[in-house]
Amino acid sequence: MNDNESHEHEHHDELHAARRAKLDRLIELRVDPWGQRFDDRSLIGVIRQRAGEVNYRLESGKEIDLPLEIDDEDFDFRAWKAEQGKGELTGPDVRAAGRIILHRDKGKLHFIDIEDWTGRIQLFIGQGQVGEENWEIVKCLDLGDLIGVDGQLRRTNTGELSIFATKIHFLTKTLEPPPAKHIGMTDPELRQRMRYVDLAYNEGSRDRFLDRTRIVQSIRQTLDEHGFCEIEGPTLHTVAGGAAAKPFNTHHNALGMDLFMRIALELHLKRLMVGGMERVYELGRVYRNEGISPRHNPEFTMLELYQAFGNYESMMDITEAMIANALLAIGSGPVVTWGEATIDFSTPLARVTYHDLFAEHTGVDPTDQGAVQACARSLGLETAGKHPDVVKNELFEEKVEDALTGPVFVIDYPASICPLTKRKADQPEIAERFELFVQGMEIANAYTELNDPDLQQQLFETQLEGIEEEHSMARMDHDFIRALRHGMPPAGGLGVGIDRLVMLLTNSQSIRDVILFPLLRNE
RNA sequence: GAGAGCGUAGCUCAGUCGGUAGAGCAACGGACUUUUAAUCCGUAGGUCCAGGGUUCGAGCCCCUGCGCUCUCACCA
Repeated sequence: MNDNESHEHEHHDELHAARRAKLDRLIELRVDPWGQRFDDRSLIGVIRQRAGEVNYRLESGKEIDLPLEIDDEDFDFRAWKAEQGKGELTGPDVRAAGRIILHRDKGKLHFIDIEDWTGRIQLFIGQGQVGEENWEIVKCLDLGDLIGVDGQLRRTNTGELSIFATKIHFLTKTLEPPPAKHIGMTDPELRQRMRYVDLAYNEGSRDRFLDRTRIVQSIRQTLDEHGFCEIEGPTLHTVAGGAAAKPFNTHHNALGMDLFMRIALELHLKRLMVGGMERVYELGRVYRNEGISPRHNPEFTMLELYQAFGNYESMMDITEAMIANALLAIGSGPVVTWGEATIDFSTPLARVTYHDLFAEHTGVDPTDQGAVQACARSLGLETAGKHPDVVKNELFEEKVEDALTGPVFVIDYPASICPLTKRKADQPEIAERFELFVQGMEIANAYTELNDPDLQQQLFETQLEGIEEEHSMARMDHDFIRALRHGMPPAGGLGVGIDRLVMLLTNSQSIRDVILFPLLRNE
C-alpha cells in the first residue's frame, strides 16, 4: 500500500472520520486544533502534592483540614462532610496540561483524566461551570487529545482529588484512536515499532525509560565523583578491536576507505591513558553484527572506564559503588525482584574464582587437563585442535555461567583467553580479570590492563588454536601497540553492559524493553 | 539456523463438528451535574495475514509464502 492509499483508507474509516469531524468543528469554533505555547502550567505530580491545601470551609468561615484517610479506598467522604456540618471545599487555583486518558461523559458533566509525565489527575468539567464557549470545545474532545486546563484543586464527593475546570485550552488533536484503555497495546512488535504509542498509553513504559535515564545519570555522577572525565571516541574504526564480535562494515567515499562501526571502546580509551588522561570513561553505543535475542540487540550501550594506577580490584569497588548509587537513583533498595527471582545487590558482592566455580559446577579439577578434556567430550563438545583453555572455557560457559544467579564477581581467568589482560605476577597462567554475573547474564567485564607493548604485540600475533579469527579478541592494531610503547600506566579497566544492568534494575526480561527503538525488520 | 505457537473489527480477544462473522472497550445517536475501566437504551463497524488446494460449502482441513512470539542454537 502506498502513502496515498493508506491516507485514503484513513478517511474512509469511521473512527478516523469522527476525529476529523471534531477537528473541523474546532476550526469552525476558531480554536487552533494544534495548539500554541502554554505557559505557567504546573506538573501534575507537583499539583498532587498540593492536596494538603484543600480544606473544608464551614458556613461559619472556619476551615477544617481534610482527614488523612481520605485517599483510602473505603473512606466515606460524604458521611465525613455531613458530620462536620454544612460547608464547601476550597483549594488553590492550578493550571495543568496533559493527554486525555479516560473520559466519562455524564451529560452536562464530564470527568476527564489527563496525564503528563509526572502523573495523572481527574478534571471535573461541568457545563454550567465552564460556560458555553468552553463547552463547545469539550464536545470536540477525544481520548488521546492534549489539553490544558485552569481550575481549582478540590475533591469530589467521593474524595477524589480533581481540578474543577474553569477554562479548557485545546492543545493538540489526536487523529489516531488509542489502544484499549487499561489493556493498552500488548503486541510486543507493535510496542517497539510504535514506541510513541507504547510510551503514551502503556502503564509503566515511560517510567521504565525514565528510570533508565536516571540510572545513566547516576553512573555519570558516580564516575564524576571519583574524578573520571567523560570523552567521546570515534565510532568509525579502521580496526574493530577490543572485543570478539563481527562488526558492521561501512565505507568513507572521499577517502576511499573501508571502515567498521566500533564493537568496543577499549583501545581508544587506553590510548588516552597513554596521553595522561588518568581517569577516563566513555558511555556510548557499540555495534555488533550478530544475533538478536532477549539479551542481544545489534546496537547497545556500553560503559568503559580506565583508572591509572588501579587494578581489577579497584574496578570491583567502583562497580559496587555504581550499582548502589543507581539503585538509590531510582528509589530502590539493594534487593530487587526480577521476574520470579529476587536479586540482592547488597555490597560487598560475592567474589569467587573461576577455578573454584569450575570445580564446583563440573566436579572436575580445572588444572587436570586430561579430566577437563574428558568431561568436555562427555558433553559432546569438540576438543580436537583446540587449545586446552578454549575447551575449558567452553565447558565453563556450558556448565557454570547459566547457573550463576549471582550477583557474583567471577575472578582470575585463564590467561590464554585474555589477550588484553595483565597476568598475575606470581602466576603467569592466570589473568587478573573478573566478570560480574547476575541471573546468568554477563553484566560487567574488567581487567588489570596489560600495558607491556611487546607482550601485547605477541598476543595479537598469536591466534589461539580453536578460535577463528573473526571470533578472536586478538586483532592486530599497530597504532595501539605504538601507543603502548609510549607508556601506558598500570591500570584497572571496566566494561559494563548498560542495557543489561537497566534490565536487572527495572525488572525487564527483554533488552528490547529498555531500548527505546530496538532494531526491527522493515515494515 | 531448528522446533513449537500465533495472525479474526481501531485495541484486547472468542469462534464448538467444515454450514449466515462474535463479545468487551473505542466510535456514532440518545438519557443523566459528583463519575472512577461510570451506568443504561440504540446504531454502525470485517481483504478472518497473502496465495493456492480439498469440498456442494473453508476463519476452521491441506500446501506454499510473509510476519510476529517463545524455546533452542549462535553471540567468550
